[in-house]
Amino acid sequence: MAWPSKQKQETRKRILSSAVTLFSQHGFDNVSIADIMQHAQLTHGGFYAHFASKQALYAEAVTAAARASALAKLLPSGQTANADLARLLAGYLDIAHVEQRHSPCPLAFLATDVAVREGNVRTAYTRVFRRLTAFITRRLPNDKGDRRERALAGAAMMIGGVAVARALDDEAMIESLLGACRRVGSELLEQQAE
Amino acid sequence: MAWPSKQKQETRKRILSSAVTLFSQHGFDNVSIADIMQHAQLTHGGFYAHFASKQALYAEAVTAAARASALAKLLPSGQTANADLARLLAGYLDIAHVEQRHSPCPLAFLATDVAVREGNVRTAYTRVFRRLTAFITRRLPNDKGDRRERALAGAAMMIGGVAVARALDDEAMIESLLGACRRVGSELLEQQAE
DNA sequence: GTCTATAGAAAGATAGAC
DNA sequence: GTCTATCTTTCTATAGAC
Repeated sequence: MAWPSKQKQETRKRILSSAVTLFSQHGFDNVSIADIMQHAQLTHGGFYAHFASKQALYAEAVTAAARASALAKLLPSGQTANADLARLLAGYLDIAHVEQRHSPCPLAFLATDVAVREGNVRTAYTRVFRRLTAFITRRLPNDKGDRRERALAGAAMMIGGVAVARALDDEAMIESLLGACRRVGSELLEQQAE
Repeated sequence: MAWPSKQKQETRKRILSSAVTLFSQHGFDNVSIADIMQHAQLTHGGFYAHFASKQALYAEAVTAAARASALAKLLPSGQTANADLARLLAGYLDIAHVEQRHSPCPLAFLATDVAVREGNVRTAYTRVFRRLTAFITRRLPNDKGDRRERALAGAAMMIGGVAVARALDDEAMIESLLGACRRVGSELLEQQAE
């Protein structure tokens, strides 16, 4: 098969990036293909030269969102395990993240939105979640046998904290919730100095 | 103003109950008014005799879902605080809840769905969340000053655990996640015997 | 590969009979 | 108060010019 031109790949990337932003902000069903293409400075007719359907775009958008998210930028860290986890908690459970002032994590922004889809979308979401929990697990001390459990529960707390915060309409309660998850998450995931 | 007949109230309740089930299962945008009315054994034209709009129904559905949910049935407990919290964790972080085999909690099932709405829907969601965290906080020992923090973080873990579980497509990972949240949640919220 | 134009389907909301 | 019928808008997806 012929390989896509560099130009086409760039355009495709722009569409994906717009999709990530808009799906996260408004939800899959409240964003039309015309919206996405307009955001990417194109017209809606050209969409199908890049993706087979809106659903197909969604699956790729979940993966692309994970790659773009702040979490991904943690990966090549060179820091201590504790420092990585501290940065993850602080960056994730941040009001700037909730308000989408930096790249949103699809696990939190699209959780119940993904739950009602089929096939590829769920699979992509599952893969991203697996990657996050693996990232955390590797950084927990393995002298106790429950580190995977703590990683799973800690991830649920982070994701739940951000997802719920986005749904609340009370600014003070949002801050309390994020602060509580940061603090308890730190107890759960970081090794306390003694 | 004239009060609605008993008959009308019953019909209204049926519509609300159908809305709770279908919104939770498929998401707000993937359920039409015709779907809801058909589920309630009515035709779609009659909807507007009961609700001003689909949005208005949504706000009421969030509140109705909270009332119907398993959580609500815990409230008149007569049990010890620890027993209440243990039952809450076990019932909430249960595969039967995730698969909607009993009344779903709107906090978990509608989190990112509510986040993209305006007005009444967010307000209703916030009220339900406040009620859940108050329920938990009251049952934590107040000798430590951080009980509200633990309640908030624990609620986020429960909600996140169920919301994420619903999005995953890997049965084994769903069970691991729920089990991890139950176990860590128990450490966080229940007083351990010593 | 991207554009304009449009086909075809679905859904929210309303009108009017009964 | 609930029904059938319909208006109107919106959206996915396709067709065809360039």
